[in-house]
Amino acid sequence: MIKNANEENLYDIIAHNLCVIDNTIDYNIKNNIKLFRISSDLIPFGSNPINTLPWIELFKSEFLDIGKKILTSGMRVSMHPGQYTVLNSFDEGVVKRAIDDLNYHALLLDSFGIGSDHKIVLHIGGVYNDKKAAVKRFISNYQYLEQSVKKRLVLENDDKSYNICDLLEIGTNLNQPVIFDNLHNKINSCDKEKNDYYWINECRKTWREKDGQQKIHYSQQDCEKSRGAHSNTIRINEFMEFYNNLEMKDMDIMLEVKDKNLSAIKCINSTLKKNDIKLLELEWSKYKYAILEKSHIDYIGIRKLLQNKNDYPVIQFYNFIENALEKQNDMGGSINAALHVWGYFKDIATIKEKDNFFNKFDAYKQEKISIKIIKSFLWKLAIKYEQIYLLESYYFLF
DNA sequence: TGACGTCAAGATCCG
DNA sequence: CGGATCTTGACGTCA
Repeated sequence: MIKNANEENLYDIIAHNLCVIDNTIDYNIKNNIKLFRISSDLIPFGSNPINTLPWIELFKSEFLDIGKKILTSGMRVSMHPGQYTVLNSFDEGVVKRAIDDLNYHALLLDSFGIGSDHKIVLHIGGVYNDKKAAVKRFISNYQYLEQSVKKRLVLENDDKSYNICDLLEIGTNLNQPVIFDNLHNKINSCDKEKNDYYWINECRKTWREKDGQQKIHYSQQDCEKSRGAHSNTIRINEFMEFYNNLEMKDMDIMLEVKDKNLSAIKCINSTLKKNDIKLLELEWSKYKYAILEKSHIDYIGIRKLLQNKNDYPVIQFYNFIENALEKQNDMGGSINAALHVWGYFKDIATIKEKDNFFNKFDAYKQEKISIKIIKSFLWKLAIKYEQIYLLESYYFLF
Protein backbone atom coordinates (compact mmCIF):
# COMPACT_ATOMS: atom_id res chain seq x y z
CA MET A 1 0.00 0.00 0.00
CA ILE A 2 1.09 3.51 -0.80
CA LYS A 3 1.09 4.58 2.85
CA ASN A 4 3.63 1.84 3.61
CA ALA A 5 5.94 2.94 0.82
CA ASN A 6 8.92 3.98 2.91
CA GLU A 7 12.47 3.21 1.87
CA GLU A 8 12.94 0.36 4.31
CA ASN A 9 9.82 -1.48 3.21
CA LEU A 10 10.56 -0.87 -0.45
CA TYR A 11 14.07 -2.19 -0.04
CA ASP A 12 12.83 -5.36 1.65
CA ILE A 13 10.11 -5.98 -0.92
CA ILE A 14 12.44 -5.47 -3.87
CA ALA A 15 15.03 -7.79 -2.34
CA HIS A 16 12.32 -10.38 -1.81
CA ASN A 17 10.89 -9.96 -5.31
CA LEU A 18 14.32 -10.35 -6.90
CA CYS A 19 14.83 -13.51 -4.93
CA VAL A 20 11.47 -14.85 -6.12
CA ILE A 21 12.09 -14.00 -9.75
CA ASP A 22 15.51 -15.63 -9.54
CA ASN A 23 13.86 -18.84 -8.33
CA THR A 24 11.23 -18.58 -11.02
CA ILE A 25 13.89 -18.27 -13.71
CA ASP A 26 15.63 -21.33 -12.31
CA TYR A 27 12.30 -23.14 -12.53
CA ASN A 28 11.87 -22.01 -16.14
CA ILE A 29 15.34 -23.22 -17.06
CA LYS A 30 14.70 -26.57 -15.43
CA ASN A 31 11.44 -26.94 -17.31
CA ASN A 32 12.69 -25.65 -20.65
CA ILE A 33 10.31 -22.67 -20.53
CA LYS A 34 11.83 -20.02 -22.79
CA LEU A 35 9.25 -17.25 -22.62
CA PHE A 36 8.48 -15.39 -19.44
CA ARG A 37 6.52 -12.25 -18.54
CA ILE A 38 8.01 -10.25 -15.71
CA SER A 39 5.49 -8.58 -13.42
CA SER A 40 5.26 -4.81 -13.60
CA ASP A 41 5.05 -4.91 -9.81
CA LEU A 42 8.58 -6.28 -9.45
CA ILE A 43 9.56 -2.84 -8.17
CA PRO A 44 6.64 -1.53 -6.08
CA PHE A 45 5.59 1.94 -7.22
CA GLY A 46 8.31 1.63 -9.82
CA SER A 47 7.11 4.68 -11.71
CA ASN A 48 5.63 6.61 -8.79
CA PRO A 49 7.69 9.51 -7.38
CA ILE A 50 6.94 8.13 -3.93
CA ASN A 51 9.58 5.49 -4.61
CA THR A 52 12.79 7.45 -4.20
CA LEU A 53 14.93 4.41 -3.54
CA PRO A 54 17.88 4.20 -5.99
CA TRP A 55 16.99 0.57 -6.68
CA ILE A 56 18.94 0.34 -9.91
CA GLU A 57 22.22 0.97 -8.09
CA LEU A 58 21.30 -0.81 -4.87
CA PHE A 59 20.51 -4.08 -6.62
CA LYS A 60 22.89 -3.77 -9.54
CA SER A 61 24.63 -7.08 -9.03
CA GLU A 62 21.37 -8.98 -8.42
CA PHE A 63 19.95 -7.61 -11.66
CA LEU A 64 23.03 -8.54 -13.62
CA ASP A 65 23.13 -12.04 -12.18
CA ILE A 66 19.52 -12.61 -13.17
CA GLY A 67 20.18 -11.07 -16.59
CA LYS A 68 23.05 -13.45 -17.13
CA LYS A 69 20.79 -16.42 -16.41
CA ILE A 70 18.24 -15.11 -18.89
CA LEU A 71 20.86 -14.69 -21.59
CA THR A 72 22.81 -17.90 -21.11
CA SER A 73 19.66 -20.01 -20.98
CA GLY A 74 18.28 -18.42 -24.15
CA MET A 75 15.21 -17.19 -22.34
CA ARG A 76 13.18 -14.30 -23.68
CA VAL A 77 11.39 -12.09 -21.17
CA SER A 78 8.84 -9.34 -21.60
CA MET A 79 6.78 -6.91 -19.59
CA HIS A 80 3.22 -5.74 -20.09
CA PRO A 81 1.99 -2.51 -18.51
CA GLY A 82 -1.74 -2.93 -17.97
CA GLN A 83 -4.84 -1.06 -19.00
CA TYR A 84 -3.98 1.87 -16.76
CA THR A 85 -0.97 2.96 -18.77
CA VAL A 86 -2.63 5.21 -21.32
CA LEU A 87 -0.38 7.14 -23.65
CA ASN A 88 -3.18 8.74 -25.67
CA SER A 89 -5.18 10.25 -22.81
CA PHE A 90 -6.71 13.73 -22.95
CA ASP A 91 -5.31 14.35 -19.52
CA GLU A 92 -1.70 15.52 -19.65
CA GLY A 93 -1.04 14.13 -16.21
CA VAL A 94 -2.15 10.68 -17.32
CA VAL A 95 0.11 10.89 -20.38
CA LYS A 96 3.05 11.96 -18.25
CA ARG A 97 2.49 9.04 -15.87
CA ALA A 98 2.22 6.69 -18.84
CA ILE A 99 5.57 7.90 -20.15
CA ASP A 100 7.12 7.58 -16.68
CA ASP A 101 5.71 4.07 -16.43
CA LEU A 102 7.15 3.04 -19.81
CA ASN A 103 10.50 4.52 -18.78
CA TYR A 104 10.39 2.44 -15.62
CA HIS A 105 9.75 -0.73 -17.62
CA ALA A 106 12.66 0.06 -19.95
CA LEU A 107 14.98 0.86 -17.06
CA LEU A 108 14.11 -2.41 -15.39
CA LEU A 109 14.82 -4.47 -18.52
CA ASP A 110 18.00 -2.45 -19.13
CA SER A 111 19.14 -3.23 -15.60
CA PHE A 112 19.20 -6.92 -16.48
CA GLY A 113 21.63 -6.10 -19.28
CA ILE A 114 19.47 -7.86 -21.88
CA GLY A 115 18.89 -6.90 -25.53
CA SER A 116 16.06 -5.16 -27.36
CA ASP A 117 14.42 -8.47 -28.27
CA HIS A 118 13.09 -8.50 -24.68
CA LYS A 119 9.93 -6.51 -25.21
CA ILE A 120 7.48 -4.16 -23.51
CA VAL A 121 3.91 -4.80 -24.66
CA LEU A 122 1.48 -1.89 -24.74
CA HIS A 123 -2.13 -1.29 -25.73
CA ILE A 124 -3.17 1.90 -27.49
CA GLY A 125 -5.53 3.25 -24.82
CA GLY A 126 -8.86 5.05 -24.86
CA VAL A 127 -11.07 6.08 -27.79
CA TYR A 128 -12.85 9.13 -26.32
CA ASN A 129 -15.61 8.99 -28.96
CA ASP A 130 -13.16 9.82 -31.72
CA LYS A 131 -10.83 7.03 -32.68
CA LYS A 132 -9.05 8.96 -35.41
CA ALA A 133 -8.13 11.77 -33.06
CA ALA A 134 -7.20 9.29 -30.34
CA VAL A 135 -4.84 7.44 -32.69
CA LYS A 136 -3.35 10.74 -33.78
CA ARG A 137 -2.72 11.60 -30.14
CA PHE A 138 -1.07 8.22 -29.57
CA ILE A 139 1.22 8.78 -32.52
CA SER A 140 2.15 12.27 -31.45
CA ASN A 141 2.74 11.30 -27.82
CA TYR A 142 4.89 8.40 -29.02
CA GLN A 143 7.45 10.99 -30.08
CA TYR A 144 8.03 11.85 -26.42
CA LEU A 145 9.16 8.33 -25.55
CA GLU A 146 12.80 7.63 -24.81
CA GLN A 147 14.82 5.62 -27.29
CA SER A 148 15.21 2.97 -24.56
CA VAL A 149 11.43 2.53 -24.60
CA LYS A 150 10.98 2.66 -28.37
CA LYS A 151 13.52 -0.06 -29.01
CA ARG A 152 11.55 -2.46 -26.79
CA LEU A 153 8.01 -1.35 -27.53
CA VAL A 154 5.52 -3.68 -29.20
CA LEU A 155 1.86 -2.81 -29.70
CA GLU A 156 -1.04 -5.18 -29.11
CA ASN A 157 -4.66 -5.32 -30.26
CA ASP A 158 -7.12 -5.18 -27.36
CA ASP A 159 -10.51 -6.70 -26.60
CA LYS A 160 -12.73 -3.68 -27.03
CA SER A 161 -11.24 -0.58 -28.58
CA TYR A 162 -8.39 -1.15 -31.01
CA ASN A 163 -8.57 -4.12 -33.35
CA ILE A 164 -5.77 -5.68 -35.34
CA CYS A 165 -6.36 -3.42 -38.37
CA ASP A 166 -5.96 -0.35 -36.16
CA LEU A 167 -2.78 -1.82 -34.75
CA LEU A 168 -1.24 -2.67 -38.11
CA GLU A 169 -1.91 0.87 -39.24
CA ILE A 170 -0.34 2.39 -36.13
CA GLY A 171 2.55 -0.07 -36.03
CA THR A 172 3.38 0.52 -39.68
CA ASN A 173 3.17 4.26 -39.24
CA LEU A 174 5.47 4.27 -36.21
CA ASN A 175 7.67 1.45 -37.47
CA GLN A 176 6.96 -0.54 -34.29
CA PRO A 177 6.21 -4.28 -34.18
CA VAL A 178 2.66 -5.49 -33.61
CA ILE A 179 1.70 -8.39 -31.36
CA PHE A 180 -1.31 -10.37 -32.51
CA ASP A 181 -3.61 -11.57 -29.73
CA ASN A 182 -5.95 -14.29 -30.99
CA LEU A 183 -8.63 -13.99 -28.30
CA HIS A 184 -8.77 -10.20 -28.52
CA ASN A 185 -9.12 -10.56 -32.26
CA LYS A 186 -11.94 -13.02 -31.82
CA ILE A 187 -14.02 -10.67 -29.69
CA ASN A 188 -12.89 -7.42 -31.31
CA SER A 189 -12.19 -8.17 -34.94
CA CYS A 190 -12.02 -5.78 -37.88
CA ASP A 191 -12.55 -8.33 -40.64
CA LYS A 192 -14.19 -11.64 -39.86
CA GLU A 193 -13.33 -12.98 -43.33
CA LYS A 194 -9.65 -13.13 -42.48
CA ASN A 195 -8.37 -15.85 -40.18
CA ASP A 196 -5.71 -15.74 -37.46
CA TYR A 197 -2.98 -16.86 -39.81
CA TYR A 198 -3.60 -13.98 -42.16
CA TRP A 199 -3.15 -11.48 -39.34
CA ILE A 200 -0.14 -13.28 -37.96
CA ASN A 201 1.49 -12.97 -41.37
CA GLU A 202 0.60 -9.30 -41.57
CA CYS A 203 2.09 -8.70 -38.13
CA ARG A 204 5.22 -10.60 -39.12
CA LYS A 205 6.04 -7.78 -41.53
CA THR A 206 6.24 -5.30 -38.65
CA TRP A 207 9.01 -7.22 -36.85
CA ARG A 208 12.56 -6.12 -37.56
CA GLU A 209 15.85 -7.95 -37.08
CA LYS A 210 16.64 -6.22 -33.76
CA ASP A 211 13.19 -7.08 -32.38
CA GLY A 212 14.00 -10.77 -32.37
CA GLN A 213 11.52 -13.44 -33.47
CA GLN A 214 7.93 -12.48 -34.03
CA LYS A 215 5.85 -12.94 -30.92
CA ILE A 216 2.13 -13.52 -30.55
CA HIS A 217 -0.25 -13.88 -27.62
CA TYR A 218 -2.36 -17.00 -27.50
CA SER A 219 -5.24 -17.64 -25.14
CA GLN A 220 -8.57 -19.43 -24.98
CA GLN A 221 -11.95 -18.31 -23.73
CA ASP A 222 -13.12 -19.50 -20.32
CA CYS A 223 -16.50 -20.84 -21.40
CA GLU A 224 -18.09 -20.19 -18.01
CA LYS A 225 -17.01 -16.56 -17.71
CA SER A 226 -17.49 -13.29 -19.57
CA ARG A 227 -16.20 -12.80 -23.10
CA GLY A 228 -12.45 -12.39 -23.13
CA ALA A 229 -11.83 -14.11 -19.78
CA HIS A 230 -8.84 -16.42 -20.01
CA SER A 231 -9.34 -20.15 -19.53
CA ASN A 232 -7.92 -21.96 -16.51
CA THR A 233 -5.81 -24.18 -18.72
CA ILE A 234 -4.93 -24.38 -22.40
CA ARG A 235 -7.13 -27.06 -23.95
CA ILE A 236 -4.56 -29.03 -25.85
CA ASN A 237 -6.70 -30.18 -28.78
CA GLU A 238 -7.75 -26.62 -29.54
CA PHE A 239 -4.16 -25.44 -29.23
CA MET A 240 -2.78 -28.16 -31.49
CA GLU A 241 -5.28 -27.35 -34.18
CA PHE A 242 -4.11 -23.76 -34.06
CA TYR A 243 -0.46 -24.76 -33.96
CA ASN A 244 -0.60 -27.39 -36.71
CA ASN A 245 -2.16 -24.90 -39.10
CA LEU A 246 0.53 -22.31 -38.40
CA GLU A 247 2.53 -22.03 -41.58
CA MET A 248 5.65 -20.48 -40.10
CA LYS A 249 6.51 -21.87 -36.70
CA ASP A 250 9.57 -19.71 -36.15
CA MET A 251 7.78 -17.49 -33.66
CA ASP A 252 7.28 -17.16 -29.94
CA ILE A 253 3.83 -17.96 -28.60
CA MET A 254 3.13 -16.38 -25.23
CA LEU A 255 0.30 -18.16 -23.44
CA GLU A 256 -2.10 -16.09 -21.38
CA VAL A 257 -3.76 -18.57 -19.06
CA LYS A 258 -4.51 -18.99 -15.39
CA ASP A 259 -2.43 -22.11 -14.78
CA LYS A 260 0.59 -20.48 -16.46
CA ASN A 261 3.54 -22.89 -16.11
CA LEU A 262 1.34 -25.97 -16.26
CA SER A 263 -0.01 -25.04 -19.67
CA ALA A 264 3.42 -23.89 -20.81
CA ILE A 265 4.88 -27.31 -20.08
CA LYS A 266 1.87 -28.97 -21.66
CA CYS A 267 2.27 -27.05 -24.92
CA ILE A 268 6.04 -27.47 -24.95
CA ASN A 269 5.74 -31.23 -24.53
CA SER A 270 3.07 -31.36 -27.22
CA THR A 271 5.11 -29.52 -29.85
CA LEU A 272 8.59 -30.94 -29.27
CA LYS A 273 10.50 -32.13 -32.31
CA LYS A 274 12.52 -34.58 -30.30
CA ASN A 275 10.63 -36.30 -27.54
CA ASP A 276 10.94 -39.01 -24.96
CA ILE A 277 8.35 -40.71 -22.79
CA LYS A 278 10.44 -39.73 -19.79
CA LEU A 279 8.97 -36.25 -20.18
CA LEU A 280 5.47 -37.65 -19.78
CA GLU A 281 6.55 -39.78 -16.85
CA LEU A 282 7.89 -36.66 -15.20
CA GLU A 283 4.60 -34.87 -15.83
CA TRP A 284 2.71 -37.88 -14.52
CA SER A 285 4.71 -37.78 -11.31
CA LYS A 286 3.44 -34.26 -10.74
CA TYR A 287 -0.18 -34.75 -11.80
CA LYS A 288 -0.58 -38.18 -10.28
CA TYR A 289 -2.25 -37.40 -6.96
CA ALA A 290 -4.40 -34.64 -8.42
CA ILE A 291 -5.75 -37.15 -10.94
CA LEU A 292 -6.12 -39.86 -8.33
CA GLU A 293 -8.24 -37.43 -6.35
CA LYS A 294 -10.45 -36.41 -9.25
CA SER A 295 -10.91 -39.57 -11.22
CA HIS A 296 -9.79 -43.09 -10.57
CA ILE A 297 -10.77 -44.16 -14.08
CA ASP A 298 -8.49 -41.62 -15.69
CA TYR A 299 -5.74 -42.54 -13.24
CA ILE A 300 -5.87 -46.14 -14.43
CA GLY A 301 -6.17 -45.01 -18.03
CA ILE A 302 -3.02 -42.91 -17.86
CA ARG A 303 -1.01 -45.65 -16.20
CA LYS A 304 -1.96 -47.94 -19.04
CA LEU A 305 -1.22 -45.27 -21.62
CA LEU A 306 2.34 -44.85 -20.39
CA GLN A 307 3.21 -48.52 -20.39
CA ASN A 308 4.82 -48.65 -23.82
CA LYS A 309 8.18 -46.96 -23.30
CA ASN A 310 8.82 -46.44 -27.02
CA ASP A 311 5.63 -44.49 -27.48
CA TYR A 312 4.98 -40.78 -26.90
CA PRO A 313 1.20 -40.43 -26.57
CA VAL A 314 1.37 -36.82 -25.45
CA ILE A 315 -1.99 -35.58 -26.71
CA GLN A 316 -3.88 -38.56 -25.31
CA PHE A 317 -2.05 -38.05 -22.03
CA TYR A 318 -3.15 -34.43 -21.69
CA ASN A 319 -6.66 -35.32 -22.83
CA PHE A 320 -6.87 -37.67 -19.88
CA ILE A 321 -5.48 -34.98 -17.56
CA GLU A 322 -7.89 -32.30 -18.77
CA ASN A 323 -10.82 -34.66 -18.67
CA ALA A 324 -10.05 -35.72 -15.12
CA LEU A 325 -9.46 -32.23 -13.78
CA GLU A 326 -12.78 -31.01 -15.16
CA LYS A 327 -14.64 -33.51 -13.02
CA GLN A 328 -16.35 -32.56 -9.79
CA ASN A 329 -14.61 -33.40 -6.53
CA ASP A 330 -16.03 -36.35 -4.75
CA MET A 331 -15.24 -37.35 -1.21
CA GLY A 332 -14.16 -40.89 -2.03
CA GLY A 333 -11.46 -39.68 -4.41
CA SER A 334 -10.29 -36.99 -2.04
CA ILE A 335 -10.00 -39.45 0.83
CA ASN A 336 -8.12 -41.91 -1.31
CA ALA A 337 -5.61 -39.34 -2.57
CA ALA A 338 -5.11 -37.78 0.87
CA LEU A 339 -4.34 -41.22 2.33
CA HIS A 340 -1.84 -41.89 -0.46
CA VAL A 341 -0.08 -38.62 0.31
CA TRP A 342 -0.28 -39.26 4.05
CA GLY A 343 1.60 -42.48 3.28
CA TYR A 344 4.77 -40.42 2.93
CA PHE A 345 4.49 -39.33 6.56
CA LYS A 346 2.80 -42.12 8.46
CA ASP A 347 6.11 -43.55 9.67
CA ILE A 348 7.94 -40.27 10.25
CA ALA A 349 5.27 -37.96 11.63
CA THR A 350 5.18 -37.16 15.35
CA ILE A 351 2.32 -38.43 17.51
CA LYS A 352 0.92 -34.93 17.56
CA GLU A 353 0.98 -34.70 13.79
CA LYS A 354 -0.72 -38.08 13.48
CA ASP A 355 -3.48 -37.01 15.85
CA ASN A 356 -3.82 -33.75 14.05
CA PHE A 357 -4.08 -35.44 10.67
CA PHE A 358 -6.68 -37.99 11.71
CA ASN A 359 -8.73 -35.40 13.59
CA LYS A 360 -8.86 -33.28 10.45
CA PHE A 361 -9.48 -36.37 8.35
CA ASP A 362 -12.51 -37.34 10.47
CA ALA A 363 -13.79 -33.79 10.42
CA TYR A 364 -13.54 -33.83 6.63
CA LYS A 365 -15.44 -37.12 6.45
CA GLN A 366 -18.19 -35.56 8.54
CA GLU A 367 -18.17 -32.57 6.16
CA LYS A 368 -17.14 -30.17 8.91
CA ILE A 369 -14.09 -28.86 7.06
CA SER A 370 -13.07 -28.71 3.42
CA ILE A 371 -10.41 -30.82 1.73
CA LYS A 372 -8.31 -27.65 1.40
CA ILE A 373 -7.52 -27.89 5.10
CA ILE A 374 -6.26 -31.45 4.76
CA LYS A 375 -4.18 -30.47 1.77
CA SER A 376 -2.58 -27.45 3.39
CA PHE A 377 -1.71 -29.59 6.41
CA LEU A 378 -0.13 -32.21 4.16
CA TRP A 379 1.71 -29.45 2.32
CA LYS A 380 3.23 -28.22 5.58
CA LEU A 381 4.39 -31.74 6.34
CA ALA A 382 5.90 -32.05 2.86
CA ILE A 383 7.95 -28.93 3.53
CA LYS A 384 8.94 -30.00 7.04
CA TYR A 385 10.04 -33.48 5.98
CA GLU A 386 11.47 -32.28 2.66
CA GLN A 387 9.51 -34.70 0.53
CA ILE A 388 10.81 -33.51 -2.85
CA TYR A 389 8.41 -35.71 -4.80
CA LEU A 390 5.44 -34.11 -3.06
CA LEU A 391 6.84 -30.60 -3.19
CA GLU A 392 6.75 -30.88 -7.00
CA SER A 393 3.23 -32.28 -7.01
CA TYR A 394 0.31 -30.42 -8.56
CA TYR A 395 -1.95 -32.14 -6.03
CA PHE A 396 -1.73 -29.08 -3.83
CA LEU A 397 -2.77 -26.69 -6.61
CA PHE A 398 -6.22 -28.01 -7.35
C1' DT B 1 -20.60 4.79 -9.41
C1' DG B 2 -19.18 0.28 -10.59
C1' DA B 3 -17.14 -2.98 -13.92
C1' DC B 4 -13.14 -4.18 -16.00
C1' DG B 5 -8.23 -7.24 -14.83
C1' DT B 6 -5.42 -9.33 -11.14
C1' DC B 7 -4.62 -11.93 -7.08
C1' DA B 8 -2.04 -12.05 -2.92
C1' DA B 9 -2.28 -9.93 1.37
C1' DG B 10 -4.91 -7.98 4.89
C1' DA B 11 -9.12 -7.56 7.61
C1' DT B 12 -12.79 -9.54 9.83
C1' DC B 13 -15.61 -12.90 11.64
C1' DC B 14 -16.55 -17.51 13.40
C1' DG B 15 -16.12 -21.48 16.43
C1' DC C 1 -5.72 -20.07 17.45
C1' DG C 2 -6.96 -21.99 12.75
C1' DG C 3 -9.86 -21.52 9.17
C1' DA C 4 -13.37 -19.33 6.06
C1' DT C 5 -14.80 -15.44 3.70
C1' DC C 6 -14.81 -10.79 2.36
C1' DT C 7 -12.27 -6.63 1.00
C1' DT C 8 -8.57 -4.09 -0.89
C1' DG C 9 -5.23 -1.85 -3.96
C1' DA C 10 -1.27 1.52 -7.90
C1' DC C 11 -3.77 2.64 -12.17
C1' DG C 12 -7.80 5.02 -16.35
C1' DT C 13 -11.81 4.46 -19.37
C1' DC C 14 -16.42 3.78 -20.25
C1' DA C 15 -21.40 2.94 -19.69
